[in-house]
Amino acid sequence: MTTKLVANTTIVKLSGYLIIQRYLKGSDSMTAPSSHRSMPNQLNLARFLPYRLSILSNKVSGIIAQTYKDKFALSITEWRIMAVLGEHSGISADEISVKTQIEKSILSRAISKLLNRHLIVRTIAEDDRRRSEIRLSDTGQTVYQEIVPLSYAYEEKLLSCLSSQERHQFSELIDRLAAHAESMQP
Amino acid sequence: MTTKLVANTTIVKLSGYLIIQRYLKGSDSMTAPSSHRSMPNQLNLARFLPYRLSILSNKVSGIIAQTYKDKFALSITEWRIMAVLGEHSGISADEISVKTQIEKSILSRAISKLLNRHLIVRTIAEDDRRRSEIRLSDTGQTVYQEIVPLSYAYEEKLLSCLSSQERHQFSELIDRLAAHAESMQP
DNA sequence: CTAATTTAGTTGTCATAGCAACTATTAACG
DNA sequence: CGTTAATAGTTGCTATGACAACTAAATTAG
Repeated sequence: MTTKLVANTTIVKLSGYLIIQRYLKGSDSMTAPSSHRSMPNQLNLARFLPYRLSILSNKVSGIIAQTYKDKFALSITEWRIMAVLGEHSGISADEISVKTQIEKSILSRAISKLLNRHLIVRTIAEDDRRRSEIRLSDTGQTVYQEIVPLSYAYEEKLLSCLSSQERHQFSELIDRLAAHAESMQP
Repeated sequence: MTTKLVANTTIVKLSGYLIIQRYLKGSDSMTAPSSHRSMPNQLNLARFLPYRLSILSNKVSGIIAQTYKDKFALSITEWRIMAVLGEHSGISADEISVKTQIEKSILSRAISKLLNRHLIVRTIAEDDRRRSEIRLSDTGQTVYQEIVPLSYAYEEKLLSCLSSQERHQFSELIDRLAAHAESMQP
């Protein structure tokens, strides 16, 4: 499948592509993205942006999740649902799905749980009996009101390693990337 | 549980904390982080950084995942394992776990799958018979060599909406935040 | 040199995510 | 109008992730 050419070079044929590979680690290349110092036919995972983004996001979410979980036994998904309900009382499951990007089946089950715990209340919409209108219960409101400052405090602490200008920059770059990634989807 | 004080103010006692809440939406506050325009006792989920980070990361990972999955039936986890093996041939499961942040039980099962598909090869370490030494098989190498340019191309396309300077800025901020988040963990 | 501790990796269990199939209600069309 | 299509939400199935308990090998200590 691979053919040795010279000391440090090999040709690989794959799905119609001919790929010439250099095996000498550290040899630089014209085709490598400038942000990566390694050779183009080897991936530097630790510098691969999607990977780093995922690691950071998991770490950040994980730390908050711990707070929600320890104190209120809420999962991130459950908290997010309550968070949008705190802003938009009386919206439907479908609207929550749009706002939170939570898939509707996951949403449906999470809502069931929150209903069982009486943290939210659900009524059927008058005008369209398929839709439901969901709001925080009194207990839900109270929990919400306690979590909000915790969340802000956490965000604040996390961002404390950035200057005000850097925060804005970071925030803007995230928005731009998110919009661009959105446009790249099938 | 809550006591109405004046028109738009309420006191809530929760877990020993006394919280004075303002219910008028849009009223500003001294304690709200500058990056949020909403009041401090309501959370603007769409502007909450951990949330946006998670959305972005999921979107980005999801798009790549599709490529890996369609063409090679590899999950992100499986691809990450192969990615580190492409860089560090012959390392142990434990070392992979450190490098990829994948939990060892998940790793163990993912490795089993990759072994079944003959994408990787495992031998027992001579000097320590608990450890195993894992490397890409010939097939694995070939798959790896085909995925690497795809991954770079994707990263490049994703980042094409940022200037070179912005990329570096973004990259640096991610590193800083990741390090800081790390230090915040229990 | 044996007993206790640490380390590498596997397996069991449970919760959650993602996808597709399904029900019920409403809207659209001919 | 009555049939068909679209929408809101639920449920089933499977894969994956997190956590703890477990096995086997190696290291440490008495």
